[in-house]
Amino acid sequence: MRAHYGHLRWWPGETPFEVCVGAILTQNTTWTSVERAIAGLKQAGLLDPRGLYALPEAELAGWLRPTGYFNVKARRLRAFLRTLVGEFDADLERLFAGATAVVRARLLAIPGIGPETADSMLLYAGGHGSFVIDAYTKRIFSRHGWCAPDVAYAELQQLCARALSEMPPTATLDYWQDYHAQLVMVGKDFCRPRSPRCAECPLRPLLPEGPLNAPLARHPRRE
DNA sequence: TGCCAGGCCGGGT
DNA sequence: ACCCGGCATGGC
Repeated sequence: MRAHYGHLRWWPGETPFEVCVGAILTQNTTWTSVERAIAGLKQAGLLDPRGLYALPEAELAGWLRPTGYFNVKARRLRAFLRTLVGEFDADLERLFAGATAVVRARLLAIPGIGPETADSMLLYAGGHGSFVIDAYTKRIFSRHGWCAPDVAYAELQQLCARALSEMPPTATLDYWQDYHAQLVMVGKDFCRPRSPRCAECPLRPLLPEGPLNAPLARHPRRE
């Protein structure tokens, strides 16, 4: 994937806080829509924890309109901000301080933050090696027969994490961040649900046998 | 034109 | 423990 895309410096977002906001807003939504909403907030000088939390929910929802589900996302974003401001003095470094599993559990306890959103924040804003499993990751792996199409989040995450940690040079934060970024690119360009372009996919040489599936049960190559 | 996008939650079996 | 509908705008 790197041979195809180069080393990606990826998560769009200029600050860790932007990354966290983006992680919530991009739930089941295209990133271009999220960019518009974030640009508007930034333009208005509202893109900081206390400023954003000071907005009434209905007003916040107005800014989030382009991202879809704006009422839901306003509520979820405010739940995150309530924790960040109220428990961690609006300081992301405090929120992310500590063991990965502990921080992750704290994030998951916030209503509206599920496993993918939590892992995105941990990996791209918090400096934690917590692998993100998204729709692309699942589709790419299941189409290669490396996991079942309905694999559980935690199971695929463990598979990915094991593959990285077993090769020491790749077990770095930078590599983990890049790995997920590469999968998203491959997913967008070659592994769409309707019209996959498998013949041109950079992962093509890995078919039919992947490097990850050797010790594992083979799965039928189907979604 | 209809279908989909880097999910998550709550209520029902 | 699963299964499913709801949430909503923008883009191809």
